[in-house]
Amino acid sequence: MTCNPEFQTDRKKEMMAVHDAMDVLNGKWKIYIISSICHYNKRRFSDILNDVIGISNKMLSKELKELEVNKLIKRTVLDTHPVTVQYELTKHGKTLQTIINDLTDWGIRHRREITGKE
Amino acid sequence: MTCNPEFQTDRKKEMMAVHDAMDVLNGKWKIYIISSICHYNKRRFSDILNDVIGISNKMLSKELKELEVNKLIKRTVLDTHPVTVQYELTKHGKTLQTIINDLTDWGIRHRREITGKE
DNA sequence: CCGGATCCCTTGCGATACTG
DNA sequence: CAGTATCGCAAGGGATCCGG
Repeated sequence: MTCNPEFQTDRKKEMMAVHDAMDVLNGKWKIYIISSICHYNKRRFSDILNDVIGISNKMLSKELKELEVNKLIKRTVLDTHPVTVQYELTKHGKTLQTIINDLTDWGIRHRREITGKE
Repeated sequence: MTCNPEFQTDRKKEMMAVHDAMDVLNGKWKIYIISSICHYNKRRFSDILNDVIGISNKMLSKELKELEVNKLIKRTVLDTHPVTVQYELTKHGKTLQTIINDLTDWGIRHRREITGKE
């Protein structure tokens, strides 16, 4: 197997990239939050709170903020009384959809692999 | 937006599937371990220990075992002195490659998105 | 309605030392 | 060489309450 320096740095770059991606998705609820917003296109805080079963407002708030920092979602404060806040995927956020779909498909196949043979 | 029961259960199934997939990849080192084995095809314990910078033998042992339980890798004890152990991806484990590649590509684009514009 | 602040428990993970 | 056992810290995350 090759072992030259270039190969090493290439693999390091790959590792970094995967790490970047995983970092964004990291957190117990992030994918579910994205999935909720994505499905409804636009979604309010309290609605997501209902969609994602089991999440607390603290965690929802925290992970939404992280997603916003990573430019995956856009946060809009609506001028209502009382104030409501709307979230939607950015263009960049939408590029995650295929990833999530692939993960879903793989998860289904994986479950079959594990449960179907033992 | 639709709200019928079927749609609800469909989404729950999706959520479960994503959760299954994420569960398998969960752990600080798992992707790097897979990546190492995958690249070399077959790889020994101590070699992976060197490939994955920073990992301890305890964590390597633990995550390898989890990967084996999930049937992503196959563990083979070689009849040498002292004993060495070889790991390789199963057929099922290899189906993760495309996922990891996609994650890599997305990570690169994401980094550009974040650093390139602010 | 949307979140921030606090408290507390659980889990993940690192360091180190030890065994077949 | 390939793990296992023990300890201990630090981060993650739940429950609850508070404020704009």
